[in-house]
Amino acid sequence: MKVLIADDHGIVRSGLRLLLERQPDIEVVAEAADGAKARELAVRERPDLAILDVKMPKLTGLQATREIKRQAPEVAVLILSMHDDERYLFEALKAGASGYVLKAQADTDLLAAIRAVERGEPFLTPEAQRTLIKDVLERGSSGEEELTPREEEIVKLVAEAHTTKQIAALLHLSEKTVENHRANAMRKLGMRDRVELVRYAIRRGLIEP
Amino acid sequence: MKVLIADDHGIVRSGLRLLLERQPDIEVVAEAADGAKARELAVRERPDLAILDVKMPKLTGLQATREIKRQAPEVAVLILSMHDDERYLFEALKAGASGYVLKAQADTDLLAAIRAVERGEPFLTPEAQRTLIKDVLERGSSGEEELTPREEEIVKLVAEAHTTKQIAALLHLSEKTVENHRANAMRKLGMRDRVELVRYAIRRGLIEP
DNA sequence: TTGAACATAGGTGGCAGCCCCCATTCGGGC
DNA sequence: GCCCGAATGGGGGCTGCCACCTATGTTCAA
Repeated sequence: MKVLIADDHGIVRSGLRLLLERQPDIEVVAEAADGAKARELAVRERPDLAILDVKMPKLTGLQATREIKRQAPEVAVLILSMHDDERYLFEALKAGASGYVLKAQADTDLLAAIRAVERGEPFLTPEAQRTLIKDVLERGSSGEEELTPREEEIVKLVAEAHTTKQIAALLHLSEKTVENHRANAMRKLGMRDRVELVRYAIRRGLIEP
Repeated sequence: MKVLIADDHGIVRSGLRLLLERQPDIEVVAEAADGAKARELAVRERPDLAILDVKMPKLTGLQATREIKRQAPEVAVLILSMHDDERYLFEALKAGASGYVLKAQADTDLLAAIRAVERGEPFLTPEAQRTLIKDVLERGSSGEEELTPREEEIVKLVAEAHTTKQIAALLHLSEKTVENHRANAMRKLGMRDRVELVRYAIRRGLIEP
């Protein structure tokens, strides 16, 4: 089984390589330190599996995943994510990743994930499964969240500390329209003020802190 | 030279161990997966050097550093930090760390840092030095930032989406006092509203997104 | 001892945020 | 044909944020 590993930390790549090469049937055929390189190598080398860190220079792991699945759909992708950070789980699945493993559990879960991918099955860590279930339940019970594109755009601008007036000018809208979109977004998310929207926007990756 | 390594990711610990044990005069005498364990082992084993990740369960690397320098000041500490995250640089130096290395540069800088610490010198990566200089210059020119403990506490509560009234009740203060602390903090930081405070609080690690 | 920094508290005023209504238009699905 | 959701825009009202100013007591260092 040919594997590509991509992470911007040499240390992590060494650790991964060490872990993987203890397996007789796994061969690390390529290594990348950024997302663009990862995409390039995945498309050229066509490994069976690409293991990508979420956070990398040039292209994030998620962007790289989208590109890879578009240009070389037979390459399976495993997303490796920092710490206990599950905020990219959905994005990863939407992008076409076969699995999502937290680095904190990488040494125990990664091989299980690889074996699952080898069998053509998806793999989520128990934590990720729990997050997914929780989210589906929340979405199901608290009734259709998911912001419209316009709402999301305005939430982003609000979280960047623009006032209603500024946003209206920026988007060539009336202040009233901006207020309505913001209010609708807040209602959908069950939030009461702009402060909560900021944290939501950062969690969702709409803006940087 | 006896070294302790502490990181919550097995992968990273493996990578570090691999890197360090290529040096004939370095011996990894202890390994910890959380901050409390790191402190305990540092105090008991008295290694020459403790290499600590910033983000760990139970105690952060910074808290562990403070404890270690208090209970075993002869143990040198190197802080290892995520990605390009330099926000803890000052805290680390204040806590008594001898050096601050970014994981992205760990494979090249870490040994240099260890050698520097061996000679009793401090070590900062070029990036960290630049951050430090930039910050000193900013502090010098834009005139005395740095919040008081009370201000910081109130900024934290504001960023957690509490209203002025709620904070006042929580801290047994008048709303006016809370408003004054918040206003002073905003003035010091050059910010115009609570939305900006939220992002500041997250960047500073006062709250989670 | 005299000031500087901090924590505390008050007043006044303006504007923005947030809430509750409402209407129109446009596109797509049943 | 009809209805629903999204995007647009509006009115009115209350509350809370924010700016500027003053003032007190305490603590700590010069």
